[in-house]
Amino acid sequence: MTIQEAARRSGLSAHTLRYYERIGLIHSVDRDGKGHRDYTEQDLSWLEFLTRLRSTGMPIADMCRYADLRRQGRHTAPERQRMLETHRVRVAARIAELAQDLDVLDYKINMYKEMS
Amino acid sequence: MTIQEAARRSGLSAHTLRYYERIGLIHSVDRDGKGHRDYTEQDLSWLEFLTRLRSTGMPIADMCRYADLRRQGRHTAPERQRMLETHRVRVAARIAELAQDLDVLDYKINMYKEMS
DNA sequence: GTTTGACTTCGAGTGCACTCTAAGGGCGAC
DNA sequence: GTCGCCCTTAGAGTGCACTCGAAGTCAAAC
Repeated sequence: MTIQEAARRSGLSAHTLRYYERIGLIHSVDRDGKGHRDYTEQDLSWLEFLTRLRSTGMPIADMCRYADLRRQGRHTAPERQRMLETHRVRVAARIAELAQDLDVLDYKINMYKEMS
Repeated sequence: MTIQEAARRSGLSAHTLRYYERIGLIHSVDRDGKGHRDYTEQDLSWLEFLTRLRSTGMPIADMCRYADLRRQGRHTAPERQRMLETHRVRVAARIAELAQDLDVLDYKINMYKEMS
């Protein structure tokens, strides 16, 4: 599929897709006869996963590391697993923090409600 | 209390405290005889709340708006309440998104576990 | 009395993650 | 054939939220 289609489906801009490829987050997207990028469904799934990692606040550098390990093949699976597990802890902590913040927000909102 | 003490207790750096004051997030901290900042407990509570707003991803510009309304007095309470309610919706949505991301992460980690 | 160290202001610099521009190529529609 | 549009690359620019540096003041420590 074209870069526009991939952009539409991934929710990223075409600029960002090229940027991700340039920094090695996506490895060598196929080109068609005109030299234009031609994304596969696999590329899309990978992008979707990358988007989740980003959404959870993983730095681009770490994502590059993960992508790189993935390209190196099966024997890097344990390290990839460790990366995800470490990240999982961070995400869970972040959710807990936000839940606390939400409580404070509710408390404040309630104060405003009682004022009026 | 001194800026160092306020930094220690708020978890922000002295640089950041000066920056927050400069952009109007904290209004006119008292100065002692030497012209040095002298933070009060109220300043600290306000900073703590600001920190929560930041932690939940409120942009600095919105925080400035909120701080500005607060300075204008009691009659801005309804608008401040609306701001917090709008923000509350965003934070709740963010938590839901992260929870989903966490599920995907767990799914992936499980795949690695089954592989080995 | 001079060195140390914390403070002041103002403005410049940093890091991250994009985001856009410039310059050029290819192709279908009119 | 030329207009419009989408694509390519490489590199520069942007926005946010800090973060730091320079230059100067002041008071206590040695």
